[in-house]
Amino acid sequence: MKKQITLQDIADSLQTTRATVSRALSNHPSISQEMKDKVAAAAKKMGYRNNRIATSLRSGKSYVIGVLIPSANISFFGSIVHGIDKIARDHGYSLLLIQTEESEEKERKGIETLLALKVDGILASLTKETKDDLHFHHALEEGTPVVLFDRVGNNEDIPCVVNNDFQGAMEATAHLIEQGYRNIFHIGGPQHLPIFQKRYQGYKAALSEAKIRFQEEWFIEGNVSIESGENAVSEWLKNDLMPDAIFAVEDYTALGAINALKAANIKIPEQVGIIGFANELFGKYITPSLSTMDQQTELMGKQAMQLLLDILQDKTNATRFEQKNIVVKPVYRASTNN
Amino acid sequence: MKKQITLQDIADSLQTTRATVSRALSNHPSISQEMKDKVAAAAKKMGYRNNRIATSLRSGKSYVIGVLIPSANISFFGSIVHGIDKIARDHGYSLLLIQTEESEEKERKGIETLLALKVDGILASLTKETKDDLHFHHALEEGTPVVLFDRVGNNEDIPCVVNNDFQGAMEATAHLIEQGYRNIFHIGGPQHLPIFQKRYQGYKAALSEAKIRFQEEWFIEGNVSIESGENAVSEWLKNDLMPDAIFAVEDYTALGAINALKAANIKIPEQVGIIGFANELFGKYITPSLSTMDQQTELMGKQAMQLLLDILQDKTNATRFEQKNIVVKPVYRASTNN
DNA sequence: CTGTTAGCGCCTTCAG
DNA sequence: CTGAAGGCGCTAACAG
Repeated sequence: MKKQITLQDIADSLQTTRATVSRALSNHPSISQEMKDKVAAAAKKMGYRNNRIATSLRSGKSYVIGVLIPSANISFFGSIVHGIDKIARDHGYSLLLIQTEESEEKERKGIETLLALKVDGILASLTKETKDDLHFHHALEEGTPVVLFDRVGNNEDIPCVVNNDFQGAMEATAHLIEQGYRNIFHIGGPQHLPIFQKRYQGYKAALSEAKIRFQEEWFIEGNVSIESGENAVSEWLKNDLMPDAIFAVEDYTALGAINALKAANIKIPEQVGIIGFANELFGKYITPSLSTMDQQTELMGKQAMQLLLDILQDKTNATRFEQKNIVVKPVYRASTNN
Repeated sequence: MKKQITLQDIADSLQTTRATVSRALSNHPSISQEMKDKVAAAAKKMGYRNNRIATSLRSGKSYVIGVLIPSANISFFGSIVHGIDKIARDHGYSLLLIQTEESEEKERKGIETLLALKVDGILASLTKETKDDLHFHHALEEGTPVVLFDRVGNNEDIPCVVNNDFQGAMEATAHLIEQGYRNIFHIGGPQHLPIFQKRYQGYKAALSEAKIRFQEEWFIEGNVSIESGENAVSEWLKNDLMPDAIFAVEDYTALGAINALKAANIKIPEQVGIIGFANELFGKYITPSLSTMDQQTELMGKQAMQLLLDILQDKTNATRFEQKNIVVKPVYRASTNN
């Protein structure tokens, strides 16, 4: 195990001082080219490597961004992280990843960890259960900018990047109507989260535009999971409610619904059409293949990181609010091919 | 933006010194309970938060682990990260994520970044093109332990966690034999990668054990993709070679094979049985559902992190070598139900 | 153009 | 049981 080479070591070898070496390495204008060359050569020869911990402590900048997601196991979030990283890396930032596992408590602790680690900024998607976003304001108060994406809560003051959920839900529902379906049910997500609320509203707007009268029993508030889809369908069947199409709030819910319909020997898309939301990878390969709304996850990650960068650079206005909307793109497949 | 509260601030408010406050907060035995209580109260009241950057600089431990993966976008790796995090979090470690995007150059730079950030350890899966693992030895020389997982290269000296591919492939093939299939073909992966080589060998071993004579035309080297599976099957059909079962090197290849078989109106599993490898999510939902070998990705992540922890704790022997094998578990579904 | 000096916030000997 | 003092490695005034 080699001893770490410091600025002092280079300075000693060149009979100069740490300050000069530091400036030379960061290409400071007031250092002679000759000295810069000498320093660069010595640094390389001695195997010098900047200790970013020390730099951070001194400069107050860590060049690390904290990323909070429910789970790395969900391809939607994996894809977003992928997008975030592409932009972050280009600007010299590294990512610290924290999984909240849909627990508000872990989310809170995650923020604490990130603040203790002095990250330069935070990108986050709320958990399903997050009602209270005080901990994010906590970060803002300490001067750590936050950008939310996808699940953004009800904040009017935290910058965020979201899909155009209302629009997307409306399109999805309209597509079902175009395909000739009329009794279109909706399995929603937790209504305290705006994204799920907006999808519900978009769904109702599409019905109303087509003069289809929405009925209360057509809606069940699920919790964004396979089981949620299964339960909703069995609930309806038990009560002799027969949809001829289902708009599921996202793909896993749609998958659950498909399972339940198949188990009840109901033909998709002939008897019941079904469309999801997210464009998860599996949708393309299941039988029947799943119609869905593509959320352009990688783009969302890129935009979120870009927005954070803008805020980090815009020193005069670190607390500004901005919302970016990403258009959701339809992907129609077999499950709605009536 | 609040000023950061430091140990000094707490010390001032209690008319004591930083040293005492520091010790009180870390529950040092030689501090009176009374003082500890006072310090704790003041810290809480003032909103003190440990600055981990400073602690790291001073102590030489960062409690951050660097994770290098090809892409967060691939569910296999997302799942591994998920497993890593579960163990890491329980031990107070955070994860720094770096994507290599299958580029050896990015892998090399990633290691540099992690070393500059003074991570306590590195977990990595090699890129497809990595031939030269000098950069990992670089890390080891500086005293930063490394544990590889899944794609581990040919190292004899870096600790690693891998699936038991030979064993898994053998079981998969044996299962086909038990189901009564005899002409069992194999669509493989790039043979320069050890994991795919081992699966090929396991397949042949199972045949030989059952006294089935392997024939050269039964094997096609694919490239781990849906197209690869489609192409292999059409190739065989074109040459009037009819397998009665196929062992595909992984699930996407199996999926391609299924597509091609369906297109040729061949019944699965009646005419041709098929088994994959990986247990990707979609396998459960396609028709027929896909038999496969479960790689237990989350477990792999957990084991890798656990191994790293062991090494970090075992100070006397930081450069030891160890290899953990994870058993691949069969998941038999409709595609092989003869 | 380069050197001196003074910390960033924390921990840890060494002395009381 | 607590205080004093030094330093982790780096950067950024302020002086030459």
